[in-house]
Amino acid sequence: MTVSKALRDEPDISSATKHRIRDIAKKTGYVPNNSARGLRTRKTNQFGLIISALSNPMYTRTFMAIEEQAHEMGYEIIVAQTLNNPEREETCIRRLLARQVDGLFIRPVYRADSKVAIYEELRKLQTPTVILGHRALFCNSFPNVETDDMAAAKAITEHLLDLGHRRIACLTGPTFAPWAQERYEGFRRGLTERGIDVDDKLIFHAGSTIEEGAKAALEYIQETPDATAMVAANDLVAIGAANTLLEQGVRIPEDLSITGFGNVLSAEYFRVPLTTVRQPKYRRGLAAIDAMQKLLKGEPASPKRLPAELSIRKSTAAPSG
Amino acid sequence: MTVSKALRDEPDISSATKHRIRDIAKKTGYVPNNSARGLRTRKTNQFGLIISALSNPMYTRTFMAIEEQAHEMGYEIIVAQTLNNPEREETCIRRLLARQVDGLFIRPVYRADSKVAIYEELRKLQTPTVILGHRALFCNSFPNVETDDMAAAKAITEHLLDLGHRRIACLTGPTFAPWAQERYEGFRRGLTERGIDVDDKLIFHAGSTIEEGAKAALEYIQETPDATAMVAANDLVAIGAANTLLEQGVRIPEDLSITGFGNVLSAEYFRVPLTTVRQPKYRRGLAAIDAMQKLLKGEPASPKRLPAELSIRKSTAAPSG
DNA sequence: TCCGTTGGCTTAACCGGTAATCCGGATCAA
DNA sequence: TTGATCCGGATTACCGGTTAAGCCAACGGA
Repeated sequence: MTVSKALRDEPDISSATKHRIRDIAKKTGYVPNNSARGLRTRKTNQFGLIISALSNPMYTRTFMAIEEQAHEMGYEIIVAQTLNNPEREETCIRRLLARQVDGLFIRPVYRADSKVAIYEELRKLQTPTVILGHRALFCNSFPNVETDDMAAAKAITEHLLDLGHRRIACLTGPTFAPWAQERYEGFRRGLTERGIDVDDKLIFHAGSTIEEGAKAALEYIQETPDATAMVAANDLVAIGAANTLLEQGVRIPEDLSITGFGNVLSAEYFRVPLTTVRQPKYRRGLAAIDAMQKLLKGEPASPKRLPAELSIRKSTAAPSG
Repeated sequence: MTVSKALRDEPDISSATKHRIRDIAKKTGYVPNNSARGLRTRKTNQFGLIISALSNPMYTRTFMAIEEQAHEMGYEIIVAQTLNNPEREETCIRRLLARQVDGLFIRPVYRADSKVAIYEELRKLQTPTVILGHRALFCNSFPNVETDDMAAAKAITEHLLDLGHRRIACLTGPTFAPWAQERYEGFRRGLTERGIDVDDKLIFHAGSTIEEGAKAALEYIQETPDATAMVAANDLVAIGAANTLLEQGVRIPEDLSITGFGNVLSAEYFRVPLTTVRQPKYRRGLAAIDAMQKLLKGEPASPKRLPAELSIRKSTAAPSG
């Protein structure tokens, strides 16, 4: 009826009636029903956000940026956690699609497959989708927001080389995660460009959590290696490893320099403040919203790669030997 | 039509037809439209969750628990941040109400008022609402989930007294936050029950963030006090304060013992691992969901108070003097 | 044989908005 | 004066499910 138009400020209603209707609406506390509106307009003004876990500090600032911007745009955010489980990821996506979300932000569960059914479906349905993080084969048809992990990993390796380190250990991330691959590749290039070979004995498979970092550190110690520095896949791995090493009597940075990646809150305030890579986490969220707005307008959105910079703190120093 | 009934497994459809319909539904990828369903049934299977900020580590685990349980129940979570701004809190609540959420989890923006319009409205609308944290005057008609901050604060004070501390400083939280009031009261009782008077000169108004903790620590130093221990309103305040104090050359715990509250991730891995109070954050989320389920069934839900326990780490020791 | 009952499925109203159409009266140009 | 246009507002179809009512054939008991 007329009410609807008045409240939506359409041009074919006199301002007198608009005021009258608004007064009444305010008095009675009338709020339009979003289900009905969504049903009719096929727009829900809701975004879906899918991340691995809400407790992952790597993504909270990005999430925060997205929520704030969405709020401005009049959109609401529905969250879902994949817990890094591919099946759960699929059910999450399906459920959000059933909610008719207008767009999806997804931090994918990375795996080796070059095609994943649910992502194919998203592509066919033309659901506006922005990938948070790097694109893998199965999701490279969507725009994304990533940081230049390769360059940053290379820079942090060079930082260690500049300090005089030659034997540098590496705790790698999850095998199939592109960010982990890039960071390893940056590490490798940093070394080889200075004429240093990568020693497989100094490479340890860690993962992305504190626990995995701690486990890798134990393996490292048992090898009784001669490294003077260690590069970790991310801050959490670095924290887990460094914590274990400290408990074992290793002095940081005197005996061993260690670096993280990501600049999580805990890194700055860690037992030995961590040298790490500062990722523009909030800006990553803004860029993601930006891409989403383009998709909603039907325009193409290009992948975005953001630079990251070194944050040198106390966990790195020249080798003492 | 029949499809609807078949998929919902109603009794008056033969199992043969049900199977047939389900097969077709699966093949065509049919998903029922939630807007239409919500419109008809007046149930959206969505919960609203309102917190101060997504970056606040005090609530991520609780949030995680709520999301996981809601997922099991077939509910989705819509998040909104108040950024500790009362007006923004009101608009968030209103927007979620317009979305017809079936229930609301709110970490309130605490203030002195005994009545707040939007909470009165919630009460009148009978919207199932669970308060995350302590209840203030304006929201004491809703069930809530809180920790026994008073007892825990008293216990941590007694821990310091047992170590031999007599002059204990306190960095208090936000004035109107009941959790901060309880923690201060626990601190006070801990002292007075042992016959020690609270010295106002050792009380500093901090807040709840790292920055506020750092600022309070600077004020503390300028007073050139004689305290040998310091109790902070929460972990973030403790981290901010301790970090500043360490920079100023204060040794922890040799010169000053310091305690936090909450057991945030960063507390365990802090420069000097923090003695703190371990709050059952995940269980708090489970309890909140539990209360919500009762409200949805129309049963009354009682407020829940969870115990917390001390986690003694390296930031506290006997005074050296 | 006939009527009442029941199981299995179809039909149509309804939820609360939006979008398109319709309509009466005023305005305006010919 | 008359017909065309336009403006403000009313009317109505429609979105896609759920729900209640309706329908029909088969079956059973009297």
